Amino acid sequence: MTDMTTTADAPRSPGRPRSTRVDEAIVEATLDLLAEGSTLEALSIEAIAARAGVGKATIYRRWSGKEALIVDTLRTLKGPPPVPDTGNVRADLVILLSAVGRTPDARAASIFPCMMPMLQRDPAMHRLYQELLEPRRQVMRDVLRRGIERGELRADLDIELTLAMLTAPVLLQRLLRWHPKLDEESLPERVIDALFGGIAAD
Amino acid sequence: MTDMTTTADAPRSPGRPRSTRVDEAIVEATLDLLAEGSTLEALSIEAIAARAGVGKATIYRRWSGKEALIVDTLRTLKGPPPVPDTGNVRADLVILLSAVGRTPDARAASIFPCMMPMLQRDPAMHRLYQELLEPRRQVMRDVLRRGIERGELRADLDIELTLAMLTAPVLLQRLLRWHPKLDEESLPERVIDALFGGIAAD
Amino acid sequence: MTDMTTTADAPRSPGRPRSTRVDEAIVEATLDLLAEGSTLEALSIEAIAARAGVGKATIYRRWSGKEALIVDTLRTLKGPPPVPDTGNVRADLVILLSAVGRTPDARAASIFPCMMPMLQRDPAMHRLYQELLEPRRQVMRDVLRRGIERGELRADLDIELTLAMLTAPVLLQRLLRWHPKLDEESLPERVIDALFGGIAAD
Amino acid sequence: MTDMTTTADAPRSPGRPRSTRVDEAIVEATLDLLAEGSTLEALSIEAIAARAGVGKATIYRRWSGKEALIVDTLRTLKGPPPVPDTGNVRADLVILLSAVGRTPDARAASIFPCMMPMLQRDPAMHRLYQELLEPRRQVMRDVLRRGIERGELRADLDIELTLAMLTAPVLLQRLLRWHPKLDEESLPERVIDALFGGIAAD
DNA sequence: CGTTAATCGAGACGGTACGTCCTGTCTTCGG
DNA sequence: CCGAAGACAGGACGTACCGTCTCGATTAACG
Repeated sequence: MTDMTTTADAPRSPGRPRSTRVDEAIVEATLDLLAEGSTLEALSIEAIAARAGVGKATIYRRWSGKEALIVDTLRTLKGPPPVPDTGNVRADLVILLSAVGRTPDARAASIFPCMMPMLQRDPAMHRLYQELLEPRRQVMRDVLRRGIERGELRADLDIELTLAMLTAPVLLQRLLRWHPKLDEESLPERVIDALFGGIAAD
Repeated sequence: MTDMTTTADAPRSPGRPRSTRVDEAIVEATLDLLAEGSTLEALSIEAIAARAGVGKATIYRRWSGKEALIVDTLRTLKGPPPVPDTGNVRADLVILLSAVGRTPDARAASIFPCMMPMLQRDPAMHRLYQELLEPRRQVMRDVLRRGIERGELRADLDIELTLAMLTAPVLLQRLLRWHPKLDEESLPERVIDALFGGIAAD
Repeated sequence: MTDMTTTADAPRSPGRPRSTRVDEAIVEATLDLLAEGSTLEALSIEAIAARAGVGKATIYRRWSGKEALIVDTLRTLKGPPPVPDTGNVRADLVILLSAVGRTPDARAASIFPCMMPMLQRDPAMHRLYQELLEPRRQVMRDVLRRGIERGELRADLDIELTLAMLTAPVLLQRLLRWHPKLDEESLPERVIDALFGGIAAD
Repeated sequence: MTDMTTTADAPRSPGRPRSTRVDEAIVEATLDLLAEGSTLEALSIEAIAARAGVGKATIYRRWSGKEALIVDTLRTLKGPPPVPDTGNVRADLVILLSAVGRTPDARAASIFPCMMPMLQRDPAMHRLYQELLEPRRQVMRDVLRRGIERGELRADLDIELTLAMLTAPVLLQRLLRWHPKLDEESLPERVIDALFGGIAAD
């Protein structure tokens, strides 16, 4: 939750505490409805409340609106990123790229595209989304850095650019079947090889 | 327009013909509102009608709904793709990539992200979008093919993969400022060089 | 094309005209619900809309809120006041007082008390209510005046005071069964006689 | 209060006793809000609780709802009725009628109209209200009876009818400014004289 | 003197209704 | 037949209260 009272020192706010079961019920209901094929437009707070067996006010008490709820739902779903360290850059990257645009809970797959319109408009949303991505980027940076240290990659490799070039095609393909002729499954390996065919040292 | 009666050969239906000025006014109003920062959710038919000085029914007579109107607006804006032939692959690709995610009318920039949710859900929308992209992809394929013929690129180059790897990072960066540390302007050149540093023939 | 030739003889506003059937349905639904025993508090716009088979907006388009709707409903029910002229003051007054606090439609009986809280607070409501009463008061003034002219009543009779003294006990008794020991039916005659026993000219 | 633990004989229930300060604070808050112009509809338990600095449950522990609270508040305010005995009917009645529709605490003036809707619907409420009025009626009956004994009034005077005819106009005028042309202040005397001009013996 | 039990403020909870806004359809009139 | 205007049924919005329910913290009298 965005502003839950988690600070241990706090003397505990007065009044009845918020129910964590309710939190879960709301997020579950949201995912269910998304999975049933609603657009973000069609996904109504009213429907979520009904499905979760919860009053609307209980939702608005926790989130400022549909957008915030979606982002938080996503954060809940995105567990910690995989942290591969096979000793081989290629293998590590394959693992990471295979996780791009995916969540443990399959119902959440369709959330990403729904977020894009709001990412563009709402700076706060954009910040939240970056927060969500940053840990994953950091893992990939570490993998690349280790590759450089081991001499598998050029020392002058532009890490940020590499991140973008590896991730972007896989993500777009997964989310939108962007390029009709590309096979989604084999894409990570092919992207890596295409790029590293030229970047790999010696 | 989806079903405009402009073709001269048609037997010409009786009654007052549809005004093309109205068509333009509606598209213009749509773009204005998008430019003013509305989400697709917030962008209402009612607002478009009011802004265009047009009755709601006049819009529904032309398009089936918000989505159809958006797609058509986009089609109107996307002029023909640039067809560069400088004799040099790199120069040609820089021109093409610079046009990725861009339209003659700057107001339309924010339409792409708005479309993504519907691309994912609505197969018809997806097909329309692919139609829109295909001509641009074809141009890029031709550029690459010429590069191969001229010996600038390897003969065994995977053209479709290359398309995706060049286009995806630029598009995501333009639409969503996906990667905070990448400069949007220089990105096309850097993407090309990173990829071709390894792909270019000897 | 955009501007219409204004101020023609036609008072007719543009667009689809409001349906009178809808007006009736709303008033009917309101009366039904009141008759079913709802307090004004409990009488919800939402329930009225549902009962009338009408959208809430359709109600708000016509009335500013519950209060205005109630007053208008009342106005609809209160037909024109009886205009008795039997040639005898007492007989005329009995007729008028028998109509006090009553409506052609029995369902409306409970509206009066519901209005009192708002009459006191809202000046606009108060004005509306006085408008509603004024025609009835005028009729009674005329009756009294004719009584004076015919010599049945003193020439120095305070007409306004007489109005109040005749009407108030009957109204309160009808609406609230104010005085448990008074018979509602015979009250008009007794009130008149009590007052006129002292006021009638010798 | 409906069930306060103030009676000394009671076996005294265990646990913390209810605070009388809280009772007062709640009634005070209620009067304040009524005085500030809230309708009974608008007068919310939540607002009363907030104003009184009290939890909502603390109110519901004492009263079953808004209505019960209002009635109890009224009972608190209505002190004992004046018991005049000047030796003159007219003077006694002027004193009594001047007190009609009035309370020691001016803020309570607006409660009467608020009660009317519930008087009509809820028999229990109606009974409570009659209990509240009865002592005042009894005082007026005594006054009238003494007037008859002293020969100031006819022996065959209908006491109940006289009560109603004197009280009703003054009450309606005070609560609702029923009759716009009547002066509220002089009304008691004029009502008495109009009625007694005809009723007084010889 | 600590236990016990009902109190207190606070505020979360499932609901209902509010009054607004938009959707997609429909009438009306005038061009 | 087109087009502007706008009414219509329906449904979601986000807010405000309802009456009930936890919470931790008081606050007596009883043991």
